Amino acid sequence: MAKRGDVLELAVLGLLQDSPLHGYELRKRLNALLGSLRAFSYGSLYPCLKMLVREGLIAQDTGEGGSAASGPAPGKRSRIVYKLTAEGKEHLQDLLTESGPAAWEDEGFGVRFAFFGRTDAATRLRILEGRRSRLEERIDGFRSSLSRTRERLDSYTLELQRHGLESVEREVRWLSELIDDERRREPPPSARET
Amino acid sequence: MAKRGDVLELAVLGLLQDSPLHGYELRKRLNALLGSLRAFSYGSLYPCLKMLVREGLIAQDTGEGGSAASGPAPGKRSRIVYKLTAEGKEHLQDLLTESGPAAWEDEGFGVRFAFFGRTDAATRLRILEGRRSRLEERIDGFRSSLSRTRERLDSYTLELQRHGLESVEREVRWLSELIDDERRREPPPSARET
DNA sequence: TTGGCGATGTATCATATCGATACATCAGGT
DNA sequence: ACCTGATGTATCGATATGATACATCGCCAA
Repeated sequence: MAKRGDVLELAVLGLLQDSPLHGYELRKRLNALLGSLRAFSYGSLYPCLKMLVREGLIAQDTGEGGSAASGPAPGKRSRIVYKLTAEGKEHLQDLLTESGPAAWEDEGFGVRFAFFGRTDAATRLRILEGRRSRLEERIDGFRSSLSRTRERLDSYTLELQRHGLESVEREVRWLSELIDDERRREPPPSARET
Repeated sequence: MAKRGDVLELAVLGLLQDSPLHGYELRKRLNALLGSLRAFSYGSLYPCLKMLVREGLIAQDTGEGGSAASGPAPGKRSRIVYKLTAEGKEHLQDLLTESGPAAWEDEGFGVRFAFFGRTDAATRLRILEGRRSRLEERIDGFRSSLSRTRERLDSYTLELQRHGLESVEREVRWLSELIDDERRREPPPSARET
């Protein structure tokens, strides 16, 4: 479950929601957006586009629509521009609303966070909290593994463990700040459905 | 270049230097040691072991040698214990002394750092500095990409970029501290070869 | 105007890698 | 006696990657 391709699919659909794009431009934006997480290769992107077309989530944009910006200077160079279909928009909404474990994993969380601007407040909060508890589990695993093996580790190994642990703890603190922000923005529904 | 398998190879050789081990135990220690970076699967480990045997870097340990601890309680369960050969030890030393770009990448650096205890001081310093400048390049790329696209990013995308950037900057600071430690431990050769 | 070169653009393939699983023995609890 | 979970070796199909092929374009210099 939660294959890497799913992440790519979500990212492509998300980017196409803004404006129709062709493969090359798509890859550039993909790596600008998620560069801190991971890069995608053409070997993944093009098959993914093909599959999305086959499933009817995106379609070739025969640019008759008219005005808006699609590419940079529209030279006559051969390019295949894709746009979201109605089904694609629907599916994207489903994916963005998904707040279960798939949205807590490293990459799955990253993409969804990048598109938080299109996600409703309740989902944002669920995802942030899920991600945080996911990382807290990881911290627990770390700590117990560390206490089990601490004495037979040399100082460099120990430092590596310590640094890894600290990174995750720092990420948890970051998430906590974001969660507080969200709560401030939309105060809790106090007692909505009792 | 710098495939993932190379990292696994180095890690296996490094672990076997301490004591002969069998696959299952090897994987456990691997994921305890590098858990913060990445997990290795059996689908990678066993082929790797096979290849290392074929290349003569490790060999089956027919446990006649006698006394020392190899596994936990030596029940009669079937297991294949591997040990380093002389060639393997030699190759491991070469790998640990490598201080070029391969030792600056995320995973390559992680493994080598984990085995810093077996690495000489000059190599440690070269690797740490190489890694740092590698990350500084990454920061530059980040910044310029950010300044090029800042205005058309929503607040969440921006926050993601900011957070990614900060993580790398933090890592650079960590490296700088380590470098200072190394320098203090072995003061610079001031004017050794002039 | 020729030609070189780097960016743009689409596309595929061999290879590397992962996750899941099969199969088997063993320790310990009920 | 049975069941469950840890130990242990091993492989396979599905996926992902990096490299590369191929072609057009804009631009600058000789």
